Amino acid sequence: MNAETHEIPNRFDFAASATEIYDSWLKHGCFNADVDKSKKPFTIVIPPPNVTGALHLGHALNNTLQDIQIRLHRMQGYVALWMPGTDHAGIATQAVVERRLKEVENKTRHDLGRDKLVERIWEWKEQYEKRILGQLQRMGCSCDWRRTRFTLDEMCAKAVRTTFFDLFSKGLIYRGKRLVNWDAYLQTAVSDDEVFTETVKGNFFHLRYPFDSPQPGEPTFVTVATTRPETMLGDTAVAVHPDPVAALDKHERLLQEKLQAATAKDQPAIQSQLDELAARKVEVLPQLVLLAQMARDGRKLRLPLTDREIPLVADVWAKPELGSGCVKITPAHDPNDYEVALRCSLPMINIMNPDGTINENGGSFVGLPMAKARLKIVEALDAIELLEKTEDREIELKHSDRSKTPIEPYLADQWFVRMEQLAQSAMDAVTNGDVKIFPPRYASGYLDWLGEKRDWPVGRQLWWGHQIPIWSRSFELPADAQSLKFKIEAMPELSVGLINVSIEEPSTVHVCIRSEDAGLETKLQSLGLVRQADVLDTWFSSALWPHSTLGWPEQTPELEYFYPTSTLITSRDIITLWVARMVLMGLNNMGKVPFQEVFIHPKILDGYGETMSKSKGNGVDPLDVINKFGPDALRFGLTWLCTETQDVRMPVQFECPHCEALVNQTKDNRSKPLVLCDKCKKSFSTQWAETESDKAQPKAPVVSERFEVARNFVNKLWNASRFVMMNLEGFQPTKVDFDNLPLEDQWILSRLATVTKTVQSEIKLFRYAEAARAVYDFAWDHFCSLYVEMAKPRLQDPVARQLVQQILAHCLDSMLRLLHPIMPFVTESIWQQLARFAPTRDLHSDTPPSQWVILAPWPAVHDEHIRPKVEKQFSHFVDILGAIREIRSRQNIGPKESLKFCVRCEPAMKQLLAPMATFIESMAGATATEWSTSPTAPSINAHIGIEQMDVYVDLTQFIDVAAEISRNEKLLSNLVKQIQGKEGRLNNESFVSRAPADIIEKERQALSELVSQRDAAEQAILKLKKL
RNA sequence: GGGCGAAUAGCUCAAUUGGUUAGAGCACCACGUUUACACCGUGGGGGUUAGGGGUUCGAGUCCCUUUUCGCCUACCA
Repeated sequence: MNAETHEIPNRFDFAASATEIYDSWLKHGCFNADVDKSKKPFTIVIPPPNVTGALHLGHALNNTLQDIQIRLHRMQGYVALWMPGTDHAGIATQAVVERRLKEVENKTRHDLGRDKLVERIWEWKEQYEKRILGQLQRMGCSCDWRRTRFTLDEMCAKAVRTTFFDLFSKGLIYRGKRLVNWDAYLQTAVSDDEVFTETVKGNFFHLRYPFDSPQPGEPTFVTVATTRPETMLGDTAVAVHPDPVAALDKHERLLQEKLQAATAKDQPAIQSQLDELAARKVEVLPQLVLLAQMARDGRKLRLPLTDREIPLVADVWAKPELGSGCVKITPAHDPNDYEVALRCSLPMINIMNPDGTINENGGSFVGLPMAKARLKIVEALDAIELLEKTEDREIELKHSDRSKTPIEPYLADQWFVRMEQLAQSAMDAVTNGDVKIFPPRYASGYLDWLGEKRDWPVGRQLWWGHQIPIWSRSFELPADAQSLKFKIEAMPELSVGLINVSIEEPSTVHVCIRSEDAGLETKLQSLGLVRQADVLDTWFSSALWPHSTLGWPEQTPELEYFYPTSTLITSRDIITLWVARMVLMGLNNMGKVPFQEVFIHPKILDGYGETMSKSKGNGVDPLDVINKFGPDALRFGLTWLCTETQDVRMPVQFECPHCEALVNQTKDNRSKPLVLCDKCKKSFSTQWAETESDKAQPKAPVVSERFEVARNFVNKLWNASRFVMMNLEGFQPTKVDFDNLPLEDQWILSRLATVTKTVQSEIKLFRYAEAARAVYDFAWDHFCSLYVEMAKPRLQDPVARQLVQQILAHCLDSMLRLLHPIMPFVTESIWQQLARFAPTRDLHSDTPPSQWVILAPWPAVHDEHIRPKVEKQFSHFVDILGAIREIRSRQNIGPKESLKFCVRCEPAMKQLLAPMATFIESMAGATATEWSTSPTAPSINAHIGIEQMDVYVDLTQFIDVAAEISRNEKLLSNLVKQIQGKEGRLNNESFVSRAPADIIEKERQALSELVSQRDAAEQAILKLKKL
């Protein structure tokens, strides 16, 4: 044993060494990726985390998977660039900072003003960016930090300006009055993607609108229903279907068809709809026909609570099969009504201020918040008997994802990007395979979303973001706008492509400036042009990420070399928001797709299948896991769980700060400020602790015991390495003759070659869990449990020692490389120590290995080492071992007692396995007395039937007859069951005639093997019963 | 309403194109400190693959259907 190795502790002290290792990598520039045309590039851009807050476990998974690819490819000789950075995350970040401002200082953004608020947000950004990058580094992420970008930094700003200018010049940017999802709390429009729907309890109000001057025989009023009565202040019409007879008939036909196709279970529901329809034809239809005629005659209604006259219009949006068949039209606050207004040339009346109160168009209700106005209006209508009835109803209500407040549909000026061509290009890229999505099923969502080709609203009424680079001026007369346009077109800046101009009908001039230019801006201002206040949607800048981070629009060498990037690894919820937009922007700006492959990884859910989030209290900070289990365990644990087919459930625990017991997190305790430890009965605080007394309790980290497997594996690897190093004294690199190695050496090299092949191919196919499993099984079962155990006696043998040292060192060396991408710290730590004991140890090369495992070449796959025959033979040995151990255990024979056994087998098998007797001795405590075709079995024995062999363990001194009988009986019943199955199959005429020959042959052989084992077991039982 | 996915041991997950007795880890039981590791070793118990049909010589795997759950998506006044 080597004295030096006594210094190696029996645990990997990650807390002490991880930072040191990481810093060395940094210091030696191991993460740096520089253009080198003699090598191939491999590039990943990080999905830039939002600077809204710290990273959670989902980020840890996302970034671990990226780092694995980067480290693997770096070892395989690519110039592996991992581009890091963060996202300014527009609304999300401004909302967080504004909320804090309100909480801490009770101020709004208007109290501070634009510049001051933006300053505050920058402070927040600095703080969280630092924290986020720190988290990534503690996870071991090997990003090229020299290149760290931020979506709001100057390089990105330049890309944004250039892109915006280009789209503007191509006529793909326009401003229009559109309905937007208005977040009255944040006072900004949010995109459809930032909206979620929630079912809330509400009411369904039936209102009566009287006709101005009804003729005899005509109805005096129409009834309309709504869940939002306050919008009536903005009504500009009531609609009825132009041809209710035809519409109802059509509806009936559709229902009939549906009835035909429906299952028996669904039919009654459809039938009752048909019955209702029939009744409606009698009761409501005549009235609707009359109303349609009145609409054509241009009859007017009097809008209650206002003195406005509104028309009854005929439009197909009104469905005769629903409600009263009439519908109120509020174009400025409902997307469908807006369409109706466009079709029928109706005025659009906005009744809301940006802060969500009723504006001057609301008559006596002015100044009231929408919700209050609703109550007042219902009251007022009821008072004049125009409220027909009120029903309770559940309503699907849109909410802003950022402020969690209800959305008000609202008509506003918005900037849009025309998506027709851009979307098509991004669809084509996936359809034609330029971008491949894994797993492939996610491609359909991508294509469906793009297929709608909805124009992209890119303006946000925020202060945090890239301000839209457009200066505008509106005129009364179109002619004035035209003359300003001519003036601008005559400017020299336009002819050299620094500015461009467009007209928004009827009389607004927009000028776009290509890049930051104070002089030019002053010049425009002197022409009366004013800059747009809005900033761009945060996804506008992240859409440029793959090329903007590489220097675009400059034609940098990096851009040329690293673009298109290789792989994008992200989560499924931003396939449309981010992935699709990167593809179309990449195609627009670069003419090439931004990446060749996209891998969508699973989501991490808590033990109840719910998504993790800080606001629920079930979130996990990767640093908590790292502190408890270490960075390698975090990474391996996540990799181990990253299967392709489904999301991962991860039960979460509090770690008691008093006794370190893990206390299950439940739906109940996860929202409490204090939790009692099950074990030590002391209480600890959680993220919710606010009062002084609660905060006085120590806070519990939130972790998951799912990481124990991985932590144990790290320890196993550490100790196996420790064992190898302890036994490397006197190590000399040794040339080996592969074809004449002992069976066990051939076997482990065959396993090693196989696992190397598996790991690299699985990682490249994004089958991370399979890769982790393959290398885990190899290291634990094959290397530790078998090979190392077999090495123990050989190391004592001066003749065998040198060879086994060489194989051990080689296997350890390879294992460290194989595991490095997943577990970088522990492998690097061992690598450094191994160098002291075995400076050169590669079986295939005399040159010393690299100083760092991170820079070591990936192990070559030696196909010639893969020997299925050897692995098969070796499995006989493992079978014998297992069988003897089982008997030992069943017979309750202590480990110190030595057993004897003999084996019946053919000479070839004997030749092969007899040398393994030493190992059976050392690993099962049993000595072979004979290997022959007809051995003399001990008088009292336990028989083990194995393929092509019979093993008889001498039990003369140990027999526990009852135990042995029960072992045999269990074996027998198992065998009988299998034999019945096989016989049944082989006696089945159609199986024999239809199944492939090789399957039948396999079954026959298996059957005869089973039968002979059954006979042996039966005889053994008979014999035992006589004792 | 539409679409996608999932349901396998107490728990978390596997299982190539359909082909022996459905596998791991954790947890559980028994035994055990033996030249690395108790974060360990050896052995064991534990499954009607959600229910019901079908195709097939053969189904966890393919088809139909029911149930439950998750995600995306939609205009029901």
